[in-house]
Formats: sequence, structure tokens, C-alpha cells
Amino acid sequence: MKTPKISEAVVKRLPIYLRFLTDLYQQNGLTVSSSDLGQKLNMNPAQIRKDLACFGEFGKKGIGYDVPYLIENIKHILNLQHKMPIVLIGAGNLGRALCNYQVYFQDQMNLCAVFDSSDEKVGEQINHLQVEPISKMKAIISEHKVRMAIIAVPAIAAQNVANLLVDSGIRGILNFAPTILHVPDSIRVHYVDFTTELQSLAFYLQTNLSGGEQFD
Amino acid sequence: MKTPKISEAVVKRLPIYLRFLTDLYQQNGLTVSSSDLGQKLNMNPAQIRKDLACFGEFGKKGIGYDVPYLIENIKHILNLQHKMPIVLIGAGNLGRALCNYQVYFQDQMNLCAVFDSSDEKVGEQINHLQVEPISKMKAIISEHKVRMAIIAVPAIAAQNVANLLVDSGIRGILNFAPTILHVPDSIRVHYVDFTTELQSLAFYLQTNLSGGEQFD
DNA sequence: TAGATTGTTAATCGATTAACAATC
DNA sequence: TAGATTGTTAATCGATTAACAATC
Repeated sequence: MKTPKISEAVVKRLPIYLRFLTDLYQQNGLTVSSSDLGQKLNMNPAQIRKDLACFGEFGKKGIGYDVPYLIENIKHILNLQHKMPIVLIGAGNLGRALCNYQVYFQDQMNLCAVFDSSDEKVGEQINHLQVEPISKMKAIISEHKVRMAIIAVPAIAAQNVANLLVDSGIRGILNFAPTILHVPDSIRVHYVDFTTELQSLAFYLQTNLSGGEQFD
Repeated sequence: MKTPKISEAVVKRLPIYLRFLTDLYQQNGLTVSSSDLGQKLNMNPAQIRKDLACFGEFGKKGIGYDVPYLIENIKHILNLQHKMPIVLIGAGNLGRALCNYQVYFQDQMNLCAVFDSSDEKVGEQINHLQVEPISKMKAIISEHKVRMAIIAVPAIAAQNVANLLVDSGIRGILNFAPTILHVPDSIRVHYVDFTTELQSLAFYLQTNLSGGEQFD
């Protein structure tokens, strides 16, 4: 499968399609059209068709998309056919919540270790995992061939953790710490940042400025 | 202050500037140039200047930006001068983590109530708050004139909660539930979605496709 | 004055939407 | 066949970047 020049925006939408399709399939939905999808996901049908067309011809003219077939294809595109091993750094409130959240992406990711720098937390049991010391990180990452990590430590510690991860061979980081990370170009960082989302939301609650103007 | 036609992308970057500037100021940084900022935040200096110029002339040619002055202005633009009252719906693992996370945006938001639908959780103490039943939501929201809410309930329950929030007069929603919400155009919804971020990250970890191609 | 850096215009680049031939 | 819906091209729209006069 070729990936000539796929835009970031497209890639970020694929998981949204996947999630909706998975739900739909569980409710015995076997076919969808791009306009169905558009309606349910608040998106333009043309955009959805174009997104999917980046990767192949998955639909049938006059009919729409076969749901399970499309699910399998998106999983394949996203590299989710095999359970991907991941590690989590940070066993604070958020880290613990993420461990439990696992349930939601259970079948796609395999959380194989949790690390924390605090001596009190090391050894603690979270679900089926025991919190490991940072010192074991490099060994465990290479042992399990982990390529993806989640950072859930305080902002002040995040860059240092990122450096260690890069040094351990990690290729992708999902960063929950409220700070921008500096990593080599070959490493990909995605951010999940509540505070910026919350603050930008505040902007739109200004009197009169309803935010409706952003739409049509 | 006029807000003629501010793009969403600009608004989402303002909190990032604000956070960095706040940190900088705490370390006694009194002036920054757009190229300083660009370097620290991995952004194009021209973009930063242009973003800020949407709202006024905050810099001095040949010198740069006065840090505390810029902080105050961004706060003003984002509508963060006054502590904004917010509510949280969902007292599960994530909800509890968010309550404690409060500390991080303590001075900008005031979490004034937490709600949960489960009888077991109602009455439970989280920090200084007691979990309230959903039935009290409308009353508490109007009492405290709350306009912003955080949804941290399971996906299956999220749309229903959103409907109740809209009905209670909420104007902006930060949604952590992994589902797209349907609300009137006048209501603004921001999403925080780990699973989609994680899955799209997986895409870039495909062999050879290093993700570096996205950058320069 | 010389060096630095802004604010802003123009140029580029990329993403979204509309439209429609192809076809199930 | 008639109706529906895709894949794709062209048109539009918006966002980013480069460049530079203005000026501290």
C-alpha cells in the first residue's frame, strides 16, 4: 500500500471514522454512505470520500461503503492490525486514569509497562501492572520492542522523560504534559492538552461572539 | 477590542503562547522576540507575529514583546481575566484526575461542581467538592451562572449529558468522551480525544514512514 | 548610526467544498 | 431503466511563510 503524501488532517480523521464504523457495525450496520457518515460526524461527505480515496477505492458507486470491509482497511492503514506495545510514564492521577482507560483501546494497544520516578509509587499495583522505576525503562522498552510511549508526568519533568524515551528507541510520543517537547525530526509527538483546549474554549464564550460564526 | 474574523487555528495557539510566557515570566524573562518564541515553541516567528497582530500591536520594533504586558493582553483576549466558573460531569477515573489537575489552571477556572449519575458516587468527596446528582445540575449551573462544562462520562452517556447541559444554558463544552456530540450551532464543543491521537500516532510509526516527511 | 525586530503585504502552500461523469 | 453514490477534477477558501518597509 502506497502512502504518497497523506496530509496530517486526513490521518487525524481516520480514527474518528474507525470509531464510528466500529460502533455502527456492533449495531449491525453493514453499509454506510459518505452522507450518512457526514451527518453523524458533522463532516462534509466530499471530505470523507476524499479522505478514504487517498488510500484506495473502498466504496461501491450507487451503494456506499461496506462497513466491516472499511473497518479492516482503516485498521490496516493506521497500522492497527497487530496489538501495538506501548508504555506509560507517570503514575499520578492522570496516569492511573489512563491505565484504566485502556479498556477502550484494549484491542489495539497493549500497555506493557508503567513507570514513575517517585520511590513511593514504584512497586504499586495498577490493574495487572506494577509501577516500574525509570531506571528500568530502556531495558523494558527494548525487550518488548516498544515504539510508542505516553507521557503523563508534570510539565517540568516531561522534556527529560522525552529525551530518555528517544534514547531508548521510542519513535512516537503522546504527550499529556502541558509543554512543548523538543525531539529529533524522526520522532513524532502528538499532544493532548486540556488546558489549551479549555482556554481556547473560553475565547468563544465571550459575550455575543457565539462561535456560531465559525460555522455556516 | 475588535474581533473581526479570527481563525480557529489562531485561537488555539494563544493558550500555548500564554503558557510559555507565564513560565518565562516566572523565570524573570521580561522581553521576548517572535524568533525566541518560535524556537521554544517549534513555530514560525512570522506566524506568531501575525497571530498576535490580529488583536493589536503588542510589540516594539527592534525590541520584541514585553512579557508581562503580552501575558495580560492574551489573558484579556481569551477572556481569562476573571475566574470562569465551570462544572464537570463524570466522577470516574478521568473525572477525578481532572479535579486534581485543576491545580494547573487554578487561577483561570473555578470548578464549582462535579456531577455523576451513579448513586454510589453521589456524595463522595473529591478535594473540596462533593459529587452531586445529575438532577441538581440545572439548578447549580444557573445558580453559579456557569457557561462552560467538561464532559468526562462514557461515550454512551455523553450525548444525553450534552443535551442536559445545553438545556441548562451551557455555552461551551469540553468533551473527553470518545464520541461526536450534536449540539445547536450556538454551542461550542472542543474535543480532547486520546484514542484518536494515539491511533493517528500509530500511522506514523509505520516502517520507513518516519513522520519526518511532515516537517522540513 | 547600525542592528534588531516588529507589523503587514504579497506569495505560497494546503485543505475543503462543489460539481459531475462513471457506474452500481 | 431510474436513483443513488462513488471517485475525482476543478474551484474555492483559508492558513502559513517569506520578504521588507517602518522604526525602536
